[in-house]
Amino acid sequence: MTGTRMTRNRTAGRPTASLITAQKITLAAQELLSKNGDFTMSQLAKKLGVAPSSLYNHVASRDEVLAGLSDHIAQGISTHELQEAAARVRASDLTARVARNLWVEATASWARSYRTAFSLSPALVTTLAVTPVRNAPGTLGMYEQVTSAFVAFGFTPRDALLTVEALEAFLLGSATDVHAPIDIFDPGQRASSHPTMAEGFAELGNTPQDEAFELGLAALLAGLSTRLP
Amino acid sequence: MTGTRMTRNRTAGRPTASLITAQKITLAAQELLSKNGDFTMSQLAKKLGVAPSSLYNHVASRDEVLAGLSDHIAQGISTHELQEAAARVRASDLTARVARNLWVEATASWARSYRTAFSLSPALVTTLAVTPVRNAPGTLGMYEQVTSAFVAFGFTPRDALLTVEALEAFLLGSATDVHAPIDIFDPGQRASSHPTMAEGFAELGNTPQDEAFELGLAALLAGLSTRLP
DNA sequence: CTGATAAACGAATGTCGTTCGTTTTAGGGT
DNA sequence: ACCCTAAAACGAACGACATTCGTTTATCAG
Repeated sequence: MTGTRMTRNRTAGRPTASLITAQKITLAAQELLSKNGDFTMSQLAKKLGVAPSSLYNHVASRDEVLAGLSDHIAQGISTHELQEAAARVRASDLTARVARNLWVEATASWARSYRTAFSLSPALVTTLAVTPVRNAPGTLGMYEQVTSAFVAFGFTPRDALLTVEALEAFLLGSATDVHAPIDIFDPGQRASSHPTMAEGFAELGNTPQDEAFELGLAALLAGLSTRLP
Repeated sequence: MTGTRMTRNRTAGRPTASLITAQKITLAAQELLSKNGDFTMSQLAKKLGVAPSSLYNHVASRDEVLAGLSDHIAQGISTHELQEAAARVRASDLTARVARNLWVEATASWARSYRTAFSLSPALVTTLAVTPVRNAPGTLGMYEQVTSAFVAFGFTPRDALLTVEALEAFLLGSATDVHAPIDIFDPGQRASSHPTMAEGFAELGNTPQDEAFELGLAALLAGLSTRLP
């Protein structure tokens, strides 16, 4: 099979420099997900210029790719405003009312960043919701920043965690909602037997998901903020 | 190919009475999902005593089975309390404060039923979130009952629909949360570098998801109820 | 009585995630 | 400087799985 010595093209055996890393896999998966809404191990390998089986030298499974990406994305969620706000609360002596407003604004900013980040794919949402934080350092770090900011505002650590969990449910649901078609509530031919739905749908604009998100977020934060001192 | 006439055991050709229906398939899928958390077309066929290919005479695809089940489950969500409450509001002349409390209680009851129903499987959650209601008569009917009750309380149809959408995001997220392990927030070895998470987790009980759900639900409903007259 | 259609079956297909055996090279220990 | 282990690539193969196809048999409309 060998024949004469020729310029070895591109096959077989360990390469001089490693071609891929777990991180490159994560990033490639992110691109595929944002472009196609899904990915296969073959597509991943192709994008990286590698055989599918080679991926398994760096990750254990497709699920692990998903978990890694989930963690990467959680890490990228902006907690800036929350940290700044926490610093202000620790430093100055704000009135309860002002502090509450500050908490609502800063938390809303974090929440919007969270929803946008995870609206990449529904599969990602499920993964995040179910993966223990001890296997996801980026996620854990993000949570630590958020809960410690909440504690600065006067929550106990326990309440901070429960508050985050409640917010998270809303945010993950909202992130999933983003993938629904705009006319998901259109009753179609059944309009006449569902008059309230028909009328309500007719009066929705072109960004019902965004509007419902802002509505729910404001309500949720207002309600949660009453537990602050 | 025939050989002698014998007692035909159980093979080939149209049966005297149809063995399965779309409904039977839906119910079998529900059982598998609640028992195993998942199902395959083969498992479905086996449970129904039928060949996998026979399923396709009644449903177009696995996704359609999921959509049908989602609709079946949505249909089963209890709207009793909401309808009774709406009737009371229409009949008597309650004060705004009492009406608001009534709305909160009735809506909370519906919300709990909703969350419980869809905690059957995360895949079901995604399906519901993304399937247009015009293909899901049971879901549409449930929404009509809820929105028309909301309208009785003084919401405009548009606000009723946006309110339902906001609630739904929270409920679907909460339903997904149910599948998370209890110790999902345990920082493990990383506890020392994440003190707030560590302390918060240590003080959680054995039903953090339920507690976070009730916390978020109360906050959300309190916030949303301020939009009532 | 006779098509046409519904409903079952088994066999086959294509995709996908994953495993295995092989090959080549990098890098640490003597 | 030389091994020898382990890392990292490859292609081939496997087992699931959803789905399609051709065939067979029974029902039902005309």
